[in-house]
Amino acid sequence: MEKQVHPNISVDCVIFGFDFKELNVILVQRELIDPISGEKLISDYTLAGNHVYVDEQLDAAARRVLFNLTGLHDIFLEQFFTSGDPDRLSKPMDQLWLKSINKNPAERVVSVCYYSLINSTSVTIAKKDRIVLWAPMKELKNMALAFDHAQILENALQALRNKLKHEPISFELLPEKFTLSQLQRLYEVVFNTEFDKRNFRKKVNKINYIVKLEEKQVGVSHKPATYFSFDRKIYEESKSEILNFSI
Amino acid sequence: MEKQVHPNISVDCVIFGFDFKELNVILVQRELIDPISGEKLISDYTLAGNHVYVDEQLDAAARRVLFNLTGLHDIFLEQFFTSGDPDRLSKPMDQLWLKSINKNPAERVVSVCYYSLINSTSVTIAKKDRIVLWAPMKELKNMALAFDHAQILENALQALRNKLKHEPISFELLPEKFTLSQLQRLYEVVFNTEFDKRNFRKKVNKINYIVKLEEKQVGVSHKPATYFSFDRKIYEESKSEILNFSI
DNA sequence: TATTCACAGTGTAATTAATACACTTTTTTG
DNA sequence: CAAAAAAGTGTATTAATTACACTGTGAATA
Repeated sequence: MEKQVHPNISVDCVIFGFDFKELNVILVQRELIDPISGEKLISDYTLAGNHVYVDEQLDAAARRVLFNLTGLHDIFLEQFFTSGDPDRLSKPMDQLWLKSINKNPAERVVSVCYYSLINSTSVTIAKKDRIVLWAPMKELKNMALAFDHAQILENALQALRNKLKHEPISFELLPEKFTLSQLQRLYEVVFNTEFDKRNFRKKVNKINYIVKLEEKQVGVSHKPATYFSFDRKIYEESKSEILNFSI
Repeated sequence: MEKQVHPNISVDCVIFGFDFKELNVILVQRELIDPISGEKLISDYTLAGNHVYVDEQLDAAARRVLFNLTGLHDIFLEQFFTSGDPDRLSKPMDQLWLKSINKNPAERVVSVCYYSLINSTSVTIAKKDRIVLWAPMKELKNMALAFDHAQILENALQALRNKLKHEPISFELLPEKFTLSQLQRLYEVVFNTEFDKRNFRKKVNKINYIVKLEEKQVGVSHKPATYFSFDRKIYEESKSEILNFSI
């Protein structure tokens, strides 16, 4: 017996990953080929998403989408936006696609959007019958995106930046142990800027929940960097209500 | 001919107002009286909300709710959260209420939530057949709230605080001209803290889009304060991409 | 095995921002 | 004209931010 999905409620996941070089996001290829002519009718990309089951929590639906793609549970996940334009699925190509997958193209779908953070070097992504890929955020402007997914991606990046200004969730994008250059690079690609190495490290040094490990990199063809890790316990304790507002 | 509402999609509005003393929020009284015994079956409060029309934008639905309550257009409005627990309407009292207003109590409703900001001293609020009131945020813990509206209110305050840390939307809660004490009081009640008057004014002085007017208060029984106003044009120009992150 | 490459790692001085703190001024009211 | 009430103002100390350039270490390679 199939679980029943709600025709009007979906979730979309913007899955950010960091490979020590760029900020990437998971996209799913959408391809429709005319069975007669063999012509490509559609060839573009969508976010990972799905309709929610009639009895399913929104968060649970997002986690399900995430798990199906990555095999991972317990990933950082945060709702950031809900897209509900009555015409958001009404471009001709999107209508064609919906028909091809046996959805009613006239049905209004409100999509609750989540972003999640993973360390992309340690994950294999897959989806049966579909090509899934890590797309660099910088390349998105050159990619054809389905529905209103370009808009959702823009909002997601904004939400990530806002979050990262206040909370050390950058660690969700890094492995357990990381070097300070990797951490710096992460902030640089997320905020699309550059920081001075000495000043960055001075700042990090004052943060007590970033702890220096005894271990160093091995096998790199230069001076090996010291590893650091994020101490969740210290963070939770020192998460004082520091008010840092600006008018 | 009635416009048709979508049975599964609603909006709720957390309407913040500032009266120079406290941060308040608009609540709508929910009362159900047994027609036979005269007994009060329900007596509590809800947010202002409504189902969206089948062809209506989410934002437009929120603006409609807002307009119906305040008569105001062009109010600051921002989506901050979507509540979609399948059981969010299933407490016995909520079920009873839904039946009494001829809604199908079994229908799942996903509510897209907005907060908006108004200067509550210059607005009269009303709703036909319902009592509408400004409730101080500090009193909410003592008030019975319908559905999951207590949770939504908590999220709204968090969203407001986050926004106010980065953007000068405080002006949406103030009249055109305001005194620095009023501005300070606003930040104090939103963040539930106190600031030093001299340091606060020092900070404000450095902000070029808060401009001193020639005008002063009249009719107050103490030294009249100078009025200031928010210059939107200067703000837009000086809204540089100041990056103020913390790790 | 000496050289080159690549990135790690480090300190100081100058500027700017944040904090702590108390009295005088102006207006109304009784 | 005295009292009440809130407006308005300055300085010294500490902390944070910025700008800036060389040395150290290990692997690769010539």
